[in-house]
Amino acid sequence: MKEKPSIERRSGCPISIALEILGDRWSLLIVRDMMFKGLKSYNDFLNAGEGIATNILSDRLQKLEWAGIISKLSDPNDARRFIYCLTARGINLAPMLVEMILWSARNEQTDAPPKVIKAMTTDRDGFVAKLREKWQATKEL
Amino acid sequence: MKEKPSIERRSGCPISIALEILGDRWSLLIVRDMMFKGLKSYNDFLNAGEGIATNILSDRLQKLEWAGIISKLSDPNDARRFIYCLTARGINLAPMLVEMILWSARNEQTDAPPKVIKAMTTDRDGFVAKLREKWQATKEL
DNA sequence: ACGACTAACTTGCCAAAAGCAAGTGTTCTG
DNA sequence: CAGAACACTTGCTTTTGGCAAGTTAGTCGT
Repeated sequence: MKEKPSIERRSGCPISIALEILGDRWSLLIVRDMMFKGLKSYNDFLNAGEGIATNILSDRLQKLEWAGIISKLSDPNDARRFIYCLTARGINLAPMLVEMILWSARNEQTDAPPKVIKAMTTDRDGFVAKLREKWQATKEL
Repeated sequence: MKEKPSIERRSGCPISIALEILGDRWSLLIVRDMMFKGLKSYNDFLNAGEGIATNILSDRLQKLEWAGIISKLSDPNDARRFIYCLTARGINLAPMLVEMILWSARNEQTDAPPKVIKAMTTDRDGFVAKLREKWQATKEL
């Protein structure tokens, strides 16, 4: 899988389109790892806890790159490594992820710290703004 | 597939949990059809445009029911039919779906009406409140 | 400069899920 | 009562996912 295949969409519905890009059990976990945990490299994602398989990780990173959600550049300090970063499109997913977290925290038993949930609930926009600032900061290294 | 299997979670992360319930290409489309289009029956969903296969639809409806996102009751006017409704948990997905729509509309080419996008952007909470009201209204029939 | 090691992948093989067409049982309609 | 509608199942093929092992390029220690 070297060339980006042009994808045919089943409909123009925005939800359908988002699901075609992100609708699987792994893609958004990678985005989460980058957005909330600041992870940046292949092995970081591999060891992030949920146990993604190495071929699936490879596949999802490539698809996320094709979708313009992440970018890949080689580490200037170690030519073996690549650094994966969220693009503007990627960080734009923050409000959606925050709503996803809030839904889960309200409706399921999660291990999300109540403090964080409260911060998200009482000042959602501020929380998203902070994520954006953090992203801006680490982007400029 | 008659009995609800107890699911083992890969982690307690709220995003991971949400993805285990809703992370596929179809489940949220069904929720969308109910929330935005007011669809209620099996054939409605089958003919909703994206072309879900009948066995997949059956499977997803059952899983959404198990997850407490929708409820299923038989139509008093026609014993062949069932009426599928969003539960409180289901309608709580509204903010997430709205953010998903906004992300897609900003980042991809969709056929979402600009008017609706603008309404969602300028008064997101009001938009969600209206969806909730609509849900309350149709629930009491 | 050589061997061990690490990072990021591939490949191969088997299992699970998706997709399609056809069939089933119950209920309604004429 | 015949035929159609509705909500599914079943069977089969194709696609995707998951695990282990292998590969290639680059680095580190001595």
